[in-house]
Amino acid sequence: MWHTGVVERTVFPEICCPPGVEPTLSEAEAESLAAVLKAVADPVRLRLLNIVSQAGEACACDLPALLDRSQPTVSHHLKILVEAGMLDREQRGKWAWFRVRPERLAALGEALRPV
Amino acid sequence: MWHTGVVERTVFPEICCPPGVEPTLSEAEAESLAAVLKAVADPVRLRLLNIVSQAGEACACDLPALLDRSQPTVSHHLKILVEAGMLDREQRGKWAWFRVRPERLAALGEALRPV
DNA sequence: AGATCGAATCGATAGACGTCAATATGAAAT
DNA sequence: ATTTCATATTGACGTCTATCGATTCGATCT
Repeated sequence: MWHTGVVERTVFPEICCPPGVEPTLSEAEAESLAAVLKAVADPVRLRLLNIVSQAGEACACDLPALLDRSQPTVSHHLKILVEAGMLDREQRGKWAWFRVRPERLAALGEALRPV
Repeated sequence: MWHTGVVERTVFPEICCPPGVEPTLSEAEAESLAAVLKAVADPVRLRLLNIVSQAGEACACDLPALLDRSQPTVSHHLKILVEAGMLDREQRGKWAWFRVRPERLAALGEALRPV
């Protein structure tokens, strides 16, 4: 009798799982990218970026009316965007003016590419 | 005395604010874009996308170990990514396999450009 | 049908988030 | 100095989110 001792598999070996690929995104990188994305992933903050970007610059005084949110709420969202590096703040007299940082916005889009 | 009746301003009129620009991003658009961004704005889900993208496809069975998260937690994140349209799910026998939808990822980057 | 095993759902919990009223801060004008 | 006005901060509240143990669902194999 030939072929003794060889295991007979019923139908198929039910292999799982082939790949074994190394991630290219470290846990720390994922954490920091997620932090920036979270800063942008809010409807009010997206509209904020849109308004400031369209206007070139915007005074904080106009934003509560445009966004239909209270002044503290808008101030809160502005702070988050500034801290995330998406907006620049400049004091002029008693008013605060904001501009978007286009290179940071572009960098966000780029960071998504090789995810 | 020439120039009578003209209002003398102290120094400057303190104008605020010039722009008056119309937003190009509607409230509804901001809402839906934010929803997709929120789906991606999480460190575990970013690594998930990265792993699946690198491997071409991935079996759910491998992911809890790779991510150091429980099976229910990984299942939860996978569901969020599938519902956001970032992952496709395919059942093969008892196993669930996932692939990224590159066009959806690219679209996300694009949506950020004209914000 | 019954057993097995991978994956989804349920239930609970701790922490983060968006919102606003009230108050504090800061800068310019009086 | 005092007043005024724009913005930031604080405190509180309700909602959402990530996580996991326990359970259920579904598909395959015996």
